[in-house]
Order: sequence, then structure tokens, then C-alpha cells
Amino acid sequence: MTAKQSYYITTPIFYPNGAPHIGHAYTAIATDIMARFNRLDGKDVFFLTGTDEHGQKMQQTAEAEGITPIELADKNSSIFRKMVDELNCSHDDFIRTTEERHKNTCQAIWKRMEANGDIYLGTYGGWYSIRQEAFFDEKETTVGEDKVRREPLGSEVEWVEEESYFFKLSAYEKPLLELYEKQKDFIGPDTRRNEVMSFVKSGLRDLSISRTTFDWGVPVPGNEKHVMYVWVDALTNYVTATGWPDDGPRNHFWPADLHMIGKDIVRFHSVYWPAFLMSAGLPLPKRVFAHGFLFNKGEKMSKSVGNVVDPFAMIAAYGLDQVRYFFMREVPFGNDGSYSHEAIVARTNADLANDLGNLAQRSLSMIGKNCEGGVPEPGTPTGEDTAILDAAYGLLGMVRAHIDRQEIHKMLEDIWQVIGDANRYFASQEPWALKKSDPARMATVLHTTAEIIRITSILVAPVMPGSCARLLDLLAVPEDERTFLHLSAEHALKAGSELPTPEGVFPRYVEAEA
RNA sequence: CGCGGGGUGGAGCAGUCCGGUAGCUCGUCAGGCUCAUAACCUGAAGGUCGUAGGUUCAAAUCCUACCCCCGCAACCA
Repeated sequence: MTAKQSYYITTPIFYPNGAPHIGHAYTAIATDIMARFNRLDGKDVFFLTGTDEHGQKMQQTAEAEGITPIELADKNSSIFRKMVDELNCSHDDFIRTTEERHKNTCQAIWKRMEANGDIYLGTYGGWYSIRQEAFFDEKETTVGEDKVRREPLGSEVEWVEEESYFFKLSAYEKPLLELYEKQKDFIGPDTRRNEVMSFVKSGLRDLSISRTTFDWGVPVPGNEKHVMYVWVDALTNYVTATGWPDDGPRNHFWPADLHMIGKDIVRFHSVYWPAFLMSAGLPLPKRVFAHGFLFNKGEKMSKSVGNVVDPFAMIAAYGLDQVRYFFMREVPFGNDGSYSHEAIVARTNADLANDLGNLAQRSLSMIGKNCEGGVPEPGTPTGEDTAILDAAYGLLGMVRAHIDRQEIHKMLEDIWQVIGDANRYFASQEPWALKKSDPARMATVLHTTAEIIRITSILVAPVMPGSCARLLDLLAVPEDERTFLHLSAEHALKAGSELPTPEGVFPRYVEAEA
């Protein structure tokens, strides 16, 4: 037996300076689906998520709250951990950048980059706004009639310089462009790849990678006055979790197969990160995929507008699997998308309650009432039977191709095509009429329909693990026969298996009385 | 000339790269069925594909100009 193919996938590490919102949940759900899919497809999966806990903002927030930075990090990191748990994410590790293992890896990678001649000490200068607590590009600032230079929101800026270590990003312009050319699927989707390539072609400046103005971070080896600035610290987490530079059971997972990210951090993952890794002599991740943003009824969510949706509240209102399904089906993955109460209700009622849920209920309740022996014994299949069954058995190949390109919405489209066909098949075969005219034929139709539910439930399990498990329970499919290896006719439902009383898995969402 | 996305039946979208009878989901209307979660099935109505030109036998699709909407530049995926 050959060793399982390994598959390492990551979410970004979340910055726990505030509460998680639906965007964090979106990334986590999508990544979880990729992880679960590959696990069911027989791969040895390592799925990493976590929190990025260093930096000036965390330090300032902690001060404002009168607690220490680590107390703040502990508190907020646990909320993100609770979020991924409630989302039913199947992560294998939850990394925190304040952990000792991470400090070791950061310092090790820093030393490798330094030894390679890519880190030097210089001066970082910029227009700094005390009120905004941020640096601004000179192009963003304007000098008013009073000869005072201001940032876009109007506060005064002053030129501030500090000692900083720099990474020779400029030296990696050509290697990066070669990477994008040679490894065409390094960045997805294509629009993001184009953006990154034009950014790199426009010229790269060296990158400031340390700070002396705060100390909440990983100390720079050999100069403890400095802490590492966000890039090296945060991105390195992906390597930390594999145990590098020490020997360990997870070493073989590096390089990562996929970094799933939001489109706002494409540059960090597709420019800075591979450059760091090249410098440190480490293998590069195979792919970076950036999904789009979610808008609340077409409007960007923001705290000031007050339309920020709390993922916990959303799960409570619609149900976890409904939320997971909705976002993956409604929004072409990689594009921006929009959500609203009406859209979630319409989508989940139509697809889950009416199509899949009702298909299961109508067929299983007929089996329950008319087939005392449990799963009915199928007879010789007709053309209609084999057509729908072949369509179902053929899904895996199509769906796998979509998932390889992170086209999660297309996977669901294809599966729901078969579910729709199965409803039409059921209606055209009229098993309720066959009950009197041809009970043996009825048994075949019911078995065929149940088999479609078995196949689709296994395929949809990455998206809706809980609900699909319940569907498979209703079909009495053994726990160890629920992987993609079992998506063939030879593992079809066995006649005579005893079945529990069917009950609805996807209730309709009914509006509360006004 | 800041960058980017988009304007296709009532709503949301696909189709645009590689021109060739305009498609999907929801909604609406009519019919059917009765196994089922007021569900399911069938059919219909509804679009001069943002505007104006151009290329072509033929343009939603290619070219040119213009109009409009939205996002980013603001803690944040």
C-alpha cells in the first residue's frame, strides 16, 4: 500500500484585535470544505488555522483596556477558536503567534534570510499621524494653505524616522516573475494573478521588517531592541505549524498545498511570502487562492454603517449548515458576493428543504411505509434508472476537478443538477402508483432514489457535515462507508438494511409572525 | 486622466476570452400530481443584452466614444 498523499491547507491567521465577523467565518468555512473534501478523497490532510497576536494595535488595545497584551490575546484568540469550533471546522491545529514554537521558527527563518544576505539595517521614514497612529504614503498627504501637511482624514502628519531592518525584496523581482510564469497556478483566480504580476513588474522596494516603537512581537535575533514587524512574524506561522526547523511528525506537510486567503492580503502571500521563503531556502507553497468579499445587501459591511453581521448570530438564526451551504452556493468562489436575509431564506428553502430534504423525505417515507424489510430489493434497472445513477456516480470526477480549482460553487451546481434530475425521475416514475400496479418496480425506483441520496450526501458532506451525516444515518450507511471510495455501485445500499423512521433534515425557514 | 468591479426579462446572475437562433435560479401566472417539509412535476408570460457609432453575411460577444452604479484609497476575510 502506498503512503497517502499529503495535503496541507491553511486559513490566514486572524488578527484578534476585534470580534470575528462574517468574513472571517467565510474564509474558515471555505478552507474547511477544501480540507474535508480532500480527507474524504483519501488524502492525509493537515488543516491549520489560528490567530496573529502581535503588533502595535494589540498592545495599544490592551493598554486601553488596562490589561496586558497577552491577556488580551488570550481573551480574543479564544473567541476566534470558538468561532471555528462553532463553524464545525475540522482544523488539525490552531496556532497562536505568541506560542514559543512560533518564536523559534520566526527567529530561525530570520537567521536564514540574514545569512543569505537579504536583511540589512537601515532607516524607516514616513509621514506619521499621531492621531491616526499610522504612517501615510507621501502621495496620500496634502499640504494645506496653512503649510501644514495632513493625511486624507485631516490630521496633521510629521516626518518620523526610526531604525529598521529591511528585507531586500527588490532583489526578488525577477525570481518572483519567473515563479508566476513557471507556476501559472501559483495565484488564483487569474484576475489576482494579473494584479500581482503588474505590481511586481512595476518594481519592488525593500521591505521594512522590524520596529523599535513597540515591543509586543518576536525579538529580532541578535538585536533585541527590535521586534519583527508583521510580515515575517505572521506569514511564518504556516511553517511553524509543520515543526520546522526541528524534526517532527509534521515536517512532511511543508510546502503547503494551498493558502486560502481573502483578496486583501494577496500581496503578502504571493509576493512577500515566496520571497522570504526563497531567501531562506525553503520550498514554496503550491498555490495561493484569494476569495472575494461579502457585502451585506450589496453594501460593504462596516461598523459605522452598523451592518456587520456576527457569525454566531447568523448560525443561530439560520442553522450552521444552512449558512455554510448558502455562502458556498450563492457566491461564485473567488468573486465578491452579497448576502441578505431574503437570499439566505430563499436559497436554503429552495435547495435544502425543497430539493434535497424533500427528496429524501418523500422517498424514505415511502420506503418506511411500504418496504417492511428496510432498504428495498432493486430489480433489473431500466434506462431511466441507469441514467440517473450514472449521473450520480459520475459526479465525483467532475466535482474533484472543480475543487482542484477552488470552484466550490460549481461543485454544488453539479450536485444539485443531479438532485433536481432525481426529483424529476421520482415524479415521472410515480412510485405511489407502482405501489398497486407493480410493487417490484416500485422497490427499484425507491432503491434508486435512496442510492442517489446516499451518493449526494457523501459528496455534499464537506459542505454540510452535520446534515449529511444525519441523511446517511437515515440510510443506515455505516460510519466507515462514507468516504469517496464508497461512491460507486459496488457500495450501493444493501437491500434489507433496517432503516430508522425518516425525519426531515432540512426544515423550511418560516418567517416569524410580525 | 488614481485603481478595480459591474450595467443581460420583476430580482439575482451565467454567457463576453474562441462572434452564429439569449440561458439559469428565484418570483409571477396557468395546469398536473398527491409519495413528500403548503412540497414536487409540466407549461406560459416577460429581455431592441447601459447609450451612440463602427467592423462583419452575422455582435450581448470584436473596435471606438460616451453615460451610469458600486467597491478600494477607512479597524477589518
